[in-house]
Amino acid sequence: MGRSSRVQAGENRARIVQVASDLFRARGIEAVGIADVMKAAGMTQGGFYKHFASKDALAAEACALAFASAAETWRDVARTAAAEGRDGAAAIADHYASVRPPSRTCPMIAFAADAARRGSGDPVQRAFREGVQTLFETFADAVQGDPTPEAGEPLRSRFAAMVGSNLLVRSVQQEAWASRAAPPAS
Amino acid sequence: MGRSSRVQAGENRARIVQVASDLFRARGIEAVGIADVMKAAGMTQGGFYKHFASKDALAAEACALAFASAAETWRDVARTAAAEGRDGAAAIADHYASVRPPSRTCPMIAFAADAARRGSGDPVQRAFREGVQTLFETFADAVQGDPTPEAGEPLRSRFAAMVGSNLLVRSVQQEAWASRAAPPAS
DNA sequence: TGTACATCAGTGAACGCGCGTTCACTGATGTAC
DNA sequence: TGTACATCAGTGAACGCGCGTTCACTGATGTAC
Repeated sequence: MGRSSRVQAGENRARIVQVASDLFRARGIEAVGIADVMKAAGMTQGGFYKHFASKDALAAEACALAFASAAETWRDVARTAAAEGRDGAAAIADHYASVRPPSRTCPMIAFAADAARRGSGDPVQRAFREGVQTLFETFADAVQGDPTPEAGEPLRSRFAAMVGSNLLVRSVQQEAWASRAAPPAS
Repeated sequence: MGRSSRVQAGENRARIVQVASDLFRARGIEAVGIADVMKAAGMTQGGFYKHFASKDALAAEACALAFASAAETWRDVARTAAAEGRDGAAAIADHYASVRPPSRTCPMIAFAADAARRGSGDPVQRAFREGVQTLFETFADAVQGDPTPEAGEPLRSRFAAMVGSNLLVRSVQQEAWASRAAPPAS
C-alpha cells in the first residue's frame, strides 16, 4: 500500500479522531495506546505521526469532539421535547441520567480527572473547559423556552447536581444514586 | 540495613499507605509508580512486595484511607459548627467547596473515573463504594441535627450538587463554577 | 541471662513488557511540461 | 492527453524508556534451649 489520496487521508484523520474519542471516553486517555487507536481506525501505528504531533494533540481533538457530539445530542433531545410541549432542560436531564454504553460516557465525567491535573495552558484542559461551557449553554438555552422557570434554584446548581448524580451512579455502580428513573431513551 | 522490628515494619507499612493515599489523590493511581511511593515513604521499591500483593492491593487500601480521612475531617467540621449553633451540613458544604492542596482533593472526584471503569468485584471499586456511603452518611448525620431541614430537596440531590460543583470547579479551573464563596478554612 | 540459629524486612539490581515515538522504505497520488 | 518525476500517506520494524514485578542477598530481629 502506497500513498492515499488527500481526500482519503482527510477521511482517515477524521476517523482516527472519532475512534479515539470513543476509546478515550470509555477507558480513559492513559489506558488507550496509539496502537489501539490506529488498529480501531483500520491502520497501523506508524502512520499516526503523519496526522498528529503527539498523543496529547490527538487527545485534545478527541476531547473536543466528544463534547461537540454530546452537545449535538442534547440539542436534538431539547428540540424533540420542545416540539412535544415538554421542557427541554428536563428532557436533557432525563436523557443525561439514562444508561449509555462506555463510549458514550459523559465527557465531563470521563475527562474531569485528567483536566483537573493538567495546567490551564494544556490543550486538553482548554478543550475540556470550552466543552463544559458549550454543554452548559446548551442546557441553559433549552430552559429559556421553558414557561415555568423554577425560581430560586440557580441554573448552575441544577447543572452541577445533574453531573454529580451521574458521577456517583457511574462510579458507585448502584442505581440508588440516580436522581430519577432512567428512561430507555438512547 | 537488615531486618526491621515488627513494630517498625508495621509503621513502615502504614506510612506507605498514607503516602500512597496522598499521591494517588493528587496525581491519580496510574500516574504514580511503586518507586515513587516507596521513595516518598523513605524506602526502596524492592521492599514493597513484603507488604502488598500488588499495586492494586495498595490502591484499594490507599483509597479507603483517603475516604476515612475525609470523613473524619467532615465530622470535625460538623461538630465545630454544631457547637457554634451553625448547621453541620452547610458547614461541610462550605468546607467542601474550599480550595485544598492536590493531596487533599476529594476522593470521590480523584477516584471516580478509576472506580467507574473497574468491575463491581474490584477491591478499589469496593473501597470507593463504601467510601461514598460513609461520606454521605456523615453528611446526613450532620443535617439531622439541623432545626431547619429544607423540605423538598432530597439529601442525595444536595450531596450530588455539592460533588458536581466541586468536580466542575477543579476540572474547569475557573471559580465561576463554585456554588458559593469559598471560605479560607482548611 | 547467654548463646546459636532461624526468620524475614529491606536493599539494589535485574527482568519482561508495553508504551510513545522514530525511521527507512513503498508505491499510489499529484504536478510540471 | 501523455510522460517523467517529486511528493507523501501509510507500513512495519525498531528505539528508549519507565513501569510492575521478581530475586539473590544482607544483617538485625526473634526464638529455642
